[in-house]
Amino acid sequence: MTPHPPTVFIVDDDLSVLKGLTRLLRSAKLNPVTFASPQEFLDRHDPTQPGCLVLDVAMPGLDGLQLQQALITRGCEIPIIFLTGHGDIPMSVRAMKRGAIDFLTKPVRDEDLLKAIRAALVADQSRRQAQAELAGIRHRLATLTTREREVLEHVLAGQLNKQIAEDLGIVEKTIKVHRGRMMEKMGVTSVAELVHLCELAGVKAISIR
Amino acid sequence: MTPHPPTVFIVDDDLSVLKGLTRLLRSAKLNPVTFASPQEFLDRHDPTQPGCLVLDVAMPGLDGLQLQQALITRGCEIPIIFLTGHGDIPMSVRAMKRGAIDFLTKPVRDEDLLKAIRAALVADQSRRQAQAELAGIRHRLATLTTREREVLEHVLAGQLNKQIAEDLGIVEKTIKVHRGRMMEKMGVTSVAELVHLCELAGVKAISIR
DNA sequence: CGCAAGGTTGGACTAAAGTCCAATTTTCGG
DNA sequence: CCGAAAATTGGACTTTAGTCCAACCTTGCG
Repeated sequence: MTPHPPTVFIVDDDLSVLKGLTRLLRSAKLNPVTFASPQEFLDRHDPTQPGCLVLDVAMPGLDGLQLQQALITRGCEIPIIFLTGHGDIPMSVRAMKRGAIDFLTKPVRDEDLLKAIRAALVADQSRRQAQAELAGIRHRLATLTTREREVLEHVLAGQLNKQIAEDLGIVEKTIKVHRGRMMEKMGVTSVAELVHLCELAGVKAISIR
Repeated sequence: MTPHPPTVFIVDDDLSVLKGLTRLLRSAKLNPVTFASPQEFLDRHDPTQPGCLVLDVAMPGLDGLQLQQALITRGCEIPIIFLTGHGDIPMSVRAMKRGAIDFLTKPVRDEDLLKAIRAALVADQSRRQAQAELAGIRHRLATLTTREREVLEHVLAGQLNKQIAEDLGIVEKTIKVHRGRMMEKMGVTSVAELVHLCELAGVKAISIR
């Protein structure tokens, strides 16, 4: 049923904390995987694996915030819950500004942590869904030839075939051919659908002078 | 030039703080307006006035977080910078989750506060711009008759006039009339533009069975 | 060199959309 | 009940878009 049961990645340099959290999560039917250092997580994490990350802030080597930054840099948007014993407000604010989903302080009530984790898993789920759709659209976009892509951008701008032809310096007939092939490749049958997909993918129309 | 110079609203129950901040902001060519209590701000604030809000957390009566919540409830999205002497992490996290743009602790370095304020004013500016565009679109949408609105939603779904006609149980000719008037009222000349506007305004297509 | 892919164009239509002018029919509030 | 707004339909076209089949360049690569 679930080829990839959502995982709760836990990074903490305190082994007793890892053990305690593992026990707690297991008893809550969650699937914890532990790492003793941020570097280890960074090296071994597979971004395709659904889940969330529970992260201590204060750790030797890379600290939690640096790990967050490293993940952002490499385009990994796994939801992060910070968990710290010696944090301060500026630290929590920085983490939240960079997109952390929560920032909890130790000692944490089990229910609070579990609630945050469940919320993070839900967020990850919908993020992944959107991601997958986006990947599909991008893939289709990548199959377009240069000309087809140009025509697409003019269509998004709402131009008539006639106008596009003039802009590109070719006859209208050719536009129709490119346009037809483009629609076919994008898997849509109407301009409305096409625009919808392109808005999702962030494809912008050419600006009409 | 600027009929509404952006204002920095400051709410704090400590008059000496208000005075100090006012002096600081004035010297930075900003335009501060002070309030001694959250209630006073809530009663007197005009949401059309551009600016941002600097807010102490701990105050008698409504506290800062409650004021934030009250503003959210009444749909006012002015950027809020919290400024507090006795805050804690959960408080800052709650504030950030609800959309605060920053959460600073006293004593605050002047530059830090000014930097946060400038960022908030910029955010307010672009928020207002988007807001204004949205209001225009909503206004045009409101001028549509029931039928025109129905036709719009079918057009967004990419349906042909023929199909729309069948769905609505009327002849295609009539669809053309409604469609033409709808496009006219929305101020667009192509389906691409129409879809673009509607995505901005959150107008969804009818779901095709 | 020769082939494949991309780009271009023609011809000949079919279908879909939009337009102008007119004319009923409903609907709804005052 | 009456009038205005909304909804509906016809007729007669003009424009646009899309389709099928075919053909002709150009370019890059094995």
